[in-house]
Amino acid sequence: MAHHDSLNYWLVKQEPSTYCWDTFLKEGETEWTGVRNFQARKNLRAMQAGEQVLFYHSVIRPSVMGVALVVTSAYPDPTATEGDWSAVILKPVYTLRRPVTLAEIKADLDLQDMALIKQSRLSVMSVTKQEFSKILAKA
DNA sequence: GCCAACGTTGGC
DNA sequence: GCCAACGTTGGC
Repeated sequence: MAHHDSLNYWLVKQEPSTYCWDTFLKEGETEWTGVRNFQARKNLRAMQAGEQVLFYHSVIRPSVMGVALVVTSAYPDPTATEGDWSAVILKPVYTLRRPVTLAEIKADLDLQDMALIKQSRLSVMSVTKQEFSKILAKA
């Protein structure tokens, strides 16, 4: 029976030297593979097609770069040679007018509860609708 | 480049 | 099951 699940919002983190926003834009779609952390996996597995994702660059000028969309919910990660890991397919939707830096996020009282700040090593995290909107508004 | 925080591994 | 050692992530 169809019912109305509320949409979730997400943030995925990537080092730009590994896979940057511009490459993602050029490719138009990517398999989000290589997650090897249980909490991040749990979040990946909760993603539903059509949900929005903030794409964040870590390490080099840490900032939110753009918005992506979940194309395909979790399936077995084809890059995993052992263990039970998952991947999703993401596609870029748009580039922020300007990147929103971690420093700005840290300075915003409304964004203090974000896992981005509290759990700096988590690479796939849930974001509230309010946090998502606030970050977009900053761009 | 350094280092703190965190997650994982392995000895006991 | 505990905890020390180690490896990795990511901010600065």
